[in-house]
Amino acid sequence: MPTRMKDIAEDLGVSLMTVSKALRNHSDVAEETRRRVNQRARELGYEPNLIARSLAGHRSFLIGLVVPDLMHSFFAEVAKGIENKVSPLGYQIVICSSGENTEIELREIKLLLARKVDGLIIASAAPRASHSMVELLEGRNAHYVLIDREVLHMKGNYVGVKDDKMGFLATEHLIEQGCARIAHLRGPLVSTGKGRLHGYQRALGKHGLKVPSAYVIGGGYQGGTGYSAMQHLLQLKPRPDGVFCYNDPVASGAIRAILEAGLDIPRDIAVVGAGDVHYSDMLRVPLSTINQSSFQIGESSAEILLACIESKTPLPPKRIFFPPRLVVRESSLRRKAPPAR
Amino acid sequence: MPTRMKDIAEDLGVSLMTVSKALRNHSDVAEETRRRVNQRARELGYEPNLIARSLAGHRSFLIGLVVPDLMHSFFAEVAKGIENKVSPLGYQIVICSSGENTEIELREIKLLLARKVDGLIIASAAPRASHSMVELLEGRNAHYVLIDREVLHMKGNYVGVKDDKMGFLATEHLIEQGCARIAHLRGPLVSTGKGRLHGYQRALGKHGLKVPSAYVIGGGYQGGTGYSAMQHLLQLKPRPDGVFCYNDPVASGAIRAILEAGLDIPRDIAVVGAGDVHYSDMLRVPLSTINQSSFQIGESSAEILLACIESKTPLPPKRIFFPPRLVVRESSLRRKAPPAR
DNA sequence: TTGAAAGCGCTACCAT
DNA sequence: ATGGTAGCGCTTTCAA
Repeated sequence: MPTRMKDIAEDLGVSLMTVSKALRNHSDVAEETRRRVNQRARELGYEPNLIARSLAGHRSFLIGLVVPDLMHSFFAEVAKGIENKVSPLGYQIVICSSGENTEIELREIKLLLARKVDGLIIASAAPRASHSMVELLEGRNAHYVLIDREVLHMKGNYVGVKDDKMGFLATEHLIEQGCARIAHLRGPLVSTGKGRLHGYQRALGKHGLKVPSAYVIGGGYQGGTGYSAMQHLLQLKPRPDGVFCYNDPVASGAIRAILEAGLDIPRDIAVVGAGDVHYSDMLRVPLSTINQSSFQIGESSAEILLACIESKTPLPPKRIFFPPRLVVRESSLRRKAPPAR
Repeated sequence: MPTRMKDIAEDLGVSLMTVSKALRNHSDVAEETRRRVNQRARELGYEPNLIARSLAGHRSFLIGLVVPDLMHSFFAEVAKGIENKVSPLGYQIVICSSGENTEIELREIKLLLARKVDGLIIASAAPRASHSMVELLEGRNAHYVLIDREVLHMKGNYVGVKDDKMGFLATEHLIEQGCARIAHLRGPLVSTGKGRLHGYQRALGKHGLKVPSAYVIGGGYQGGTGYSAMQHLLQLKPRPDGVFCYNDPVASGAIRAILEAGLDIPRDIAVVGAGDVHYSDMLRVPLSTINQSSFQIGESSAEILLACIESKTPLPPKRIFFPPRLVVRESSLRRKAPPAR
């Protein structure tokens, strides 16, 4: 059995309380006593039982992170950003993936709450706040930050990017590169998917471009769906000469479909992704994309959450938007303008 | 304040114990009582406090996962495999990254242990078992499974692949493709790095090939180090005509360096990676690599860990090796043999 | 500066 | 079938 405070106390002939205070560098305890306690603790290999401490102290030093998919590099980068901020303060991260399933998501959040995590960071699969979602988070006034995907009717903290602007930047870039028939492989109907689609439409509108409604298809967020959706697009007449993809994995699926059809990127079809995941410049065709500061989203959401946790009084909700940045690479470079670097 | 068992008990005029048993579907409690308790619990929005349960029940339903780098897709895939197995049983995962730093690794493991996680899955940054590492894990007889990287002098559970064989397969494949001057961008000096290096040397030996010692360089595990190490290799005379890389990220860095030098892959230099991460067939040059069943490593390690946790008596350590599989793609295909699919 | 008392919310064990 | 007692290992509150 591991050493407990009680053991140290008895061993030293002092009270349990003195040990507790000494170990936590509490103010009122004699220097000499503290030294003795610490030394004996070390000798006995004492490690505090964090479960007991959590129960008594109402603090678990645990942050819950809920993402749709562990394997998507975007969320891995976010997770790294979070860890960077919270780990030095002694927090650890409980990670859960929902698989884009709102029921699982709810179940995981509920479990996290039952564990008394000190706060939650959530990239939600839900397009709008469900009754149960609000009840869960607001009802027990949990500290939480939504990231990446906004949830309609939830007005807590949020950190992400303006998805509308991402879509707009990407699409306008394609237009500037001389594309006239621009398709969109859209994502799921969450804020990110809807926002990027809207930005795409807005850019087309601004430049007076019309496209057939069949030019907007998809609904997935992984390479496989990008591949099959692009195959559909390739059947259309006239064929698109540019495509803006929901995210980089979808774009890489699209690239594969295009190349397999024997077409050239960007000459026949220019491609722009979204997310700027770490390997996107190493793809078959180096991918133009919109950077969305994934790492910073992680860091920033963690900072906000920590502030909420530390604060005695409830803090007003923050909404932070990082500016999306166009990153031009080969997949969209039709005009020989100097590439933005 | 959230509802407690006590509240339900008082409300219903039964004892706390009856509530506790009823809620956990304990055998001896009247059907009628169970129904009443459950209903009232639902009405009051009761959720068990898992911290209290953990403290009293000596089970946290938490698994600790320690990896060198969250962002490496290999570990993301492993994590997904683990989650798949443990999540249906009510476990959640506390994830930590060590950044390839043994001190941080030790600190995180210590913290995990203090949290009383039910078990640990560790891809260690340590080449050999340090005194403190063994003391930590064995001393408190924690349940743990080492994955991917073996640790010398630790004879607990292990799940991974034969790294020697990975290196051998990759290198022999390059030889069969007609490469005569095969270099190796090696990884860090942990079991995986050393094993793959050894397999590389063994293949060269078997086929009577000699290479300059300068042909083996590197030491990193990320794209950046692959890039710069490859640039060095390109200066050598004679230049290598094949290169086996520690992992896929390193390989993708190498590919970039080779292409930037104006050379052709695989004609001038053939490249083989290791790991078969999910995007490796979408790289600049589709990457030949060695599949190491990352997802299955996750699943298998989780199964072993769960068995240890559930078992009353200590189980004998298991050592599981998945067979490495050569995956041939463009980056190494010089001879027109039909690609292995 | 030190310590005793009273919990945190739950479960194991043993009695009824 | 039901409930009382005794913790789990720690912290907070207050008294000495």
